Amino acid sequence: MVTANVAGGLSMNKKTKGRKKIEIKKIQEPNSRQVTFSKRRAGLFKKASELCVLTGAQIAIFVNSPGGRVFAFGHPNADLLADRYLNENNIDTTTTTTAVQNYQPPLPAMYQFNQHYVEVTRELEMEKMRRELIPAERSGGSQWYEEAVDGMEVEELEQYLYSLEQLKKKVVMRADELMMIKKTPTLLGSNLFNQMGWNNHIQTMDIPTTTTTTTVHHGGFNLHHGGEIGKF
Amino acid sequence: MVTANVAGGLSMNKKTKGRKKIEIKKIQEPNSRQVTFSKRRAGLFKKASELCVLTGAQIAIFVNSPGGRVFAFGHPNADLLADRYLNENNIDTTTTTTAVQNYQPPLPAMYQFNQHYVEVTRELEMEKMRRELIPAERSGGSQWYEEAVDGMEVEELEQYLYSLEQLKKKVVMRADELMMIKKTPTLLGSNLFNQMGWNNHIQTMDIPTTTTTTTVHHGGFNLHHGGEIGKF
DNA sequence: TTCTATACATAACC
DNA sequence: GGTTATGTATAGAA
Repeated sequence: MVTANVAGGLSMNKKTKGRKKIEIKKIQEPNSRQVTFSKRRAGLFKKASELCVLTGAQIAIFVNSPGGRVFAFGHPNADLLADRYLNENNIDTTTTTTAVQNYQPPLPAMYQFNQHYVEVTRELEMEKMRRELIPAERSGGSQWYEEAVDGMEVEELEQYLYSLEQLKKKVVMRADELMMIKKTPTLLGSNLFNQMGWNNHIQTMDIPTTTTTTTVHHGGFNLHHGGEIGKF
Repeated sequence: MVTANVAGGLSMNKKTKGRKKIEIKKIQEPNSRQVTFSKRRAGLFKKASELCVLTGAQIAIFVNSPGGRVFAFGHPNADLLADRYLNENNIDTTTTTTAVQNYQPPLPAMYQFNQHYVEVTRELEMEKMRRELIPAERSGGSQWYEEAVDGMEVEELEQYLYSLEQLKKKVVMRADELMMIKKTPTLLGSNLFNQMGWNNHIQTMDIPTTTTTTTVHHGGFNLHHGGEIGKF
């Protein structure tokens, strides 16, 4: 056997052991986890890009890395959306330094995703409870679900109402605030970011086929712009 | 050459020609475009799933198919988010059939994504204009951008203000509506969906490793539930 | 980062 | 939706 591996090593022909099959479970070693994250995130975005181009699909991807950084892919324009949502509080550069204590950065969509998170968590718990409470008929498809929903309906709506009320207050407050001061101070370490668990660092990517990709460093943010507009 | 291909065909050994290299550009033939979309979307979601598990990343993906359907992947809980956002108007099953003409389904986050779309479109146009107006210094990184932003700041903020005002009205209207009637009629063909360009069909997917995936058919929607809760 | 060998995704065909 | 041959992503090492 000319190409046989040396015990514990490699034959002269093979320079590496090549790719090995891995189990899909959390990588414990932090360093290789980070490496895998980087490589696979790039791969994921590439796949998304290809899917967009090949089929004309529109895709938005938001990734929260284990290290706490935020990456976004978007076609046609998630980068701009992310820019808008995550950097609105960065736009100001001129006047008014009214330090707003509970300043709410204008991240409506993402903020709401987070707003609803707590609510949704509760809902998932309810879902699980329902599944356990209703053992049979599951194979029937939607029956168990509709019945359960029917039972929880009022409660859920009330929860939603509450959330909406909270949101309404937030939005109204923010809108009024904006209307009154018209300017907001630059607050990179905004409490909302921390509250959301999103760090002050986002990296967005757009498919490179439509426009030249430009990298913008802006106040600690790292943005890649590119791509053209279509319907989200 | 034992395995040589017959002219225009295949050798006895090879049953297909196998995968061929393709150019990454829009597939013109509608049928194969649809097939490619299905396969690659599945692949994309699988990759995302693996990335989540391997690295503990949190991912949300929204895909708008060329056929107009909406698919969503989420870990830990974008499926539930999508469920909440896209099916809220489906929950009702009991009373009040007050046909609200301009009924607004409770899709705050996605709705806002769309709300901002028009605004963002304008902004991209501005971005492009800026790039053309400021030829040099681009290699300097952020300089051109910050200057440009500085120039557009007031205008942008005003645009944002307008959008926020619109949103505020929408949210307040919706909240009041909910508080008053507490129930809303089931409107699958909701005008907001059309307005958003999202069809009344969403398919969500979660990583299958955490919970058993359950498929739920609910009023024309097709939802897959699974996955556990973490921080979005 | 870059390099290989290999595992995996998938284009073309049923 | 299944099969096969091949293109591509990537694990492990440097």
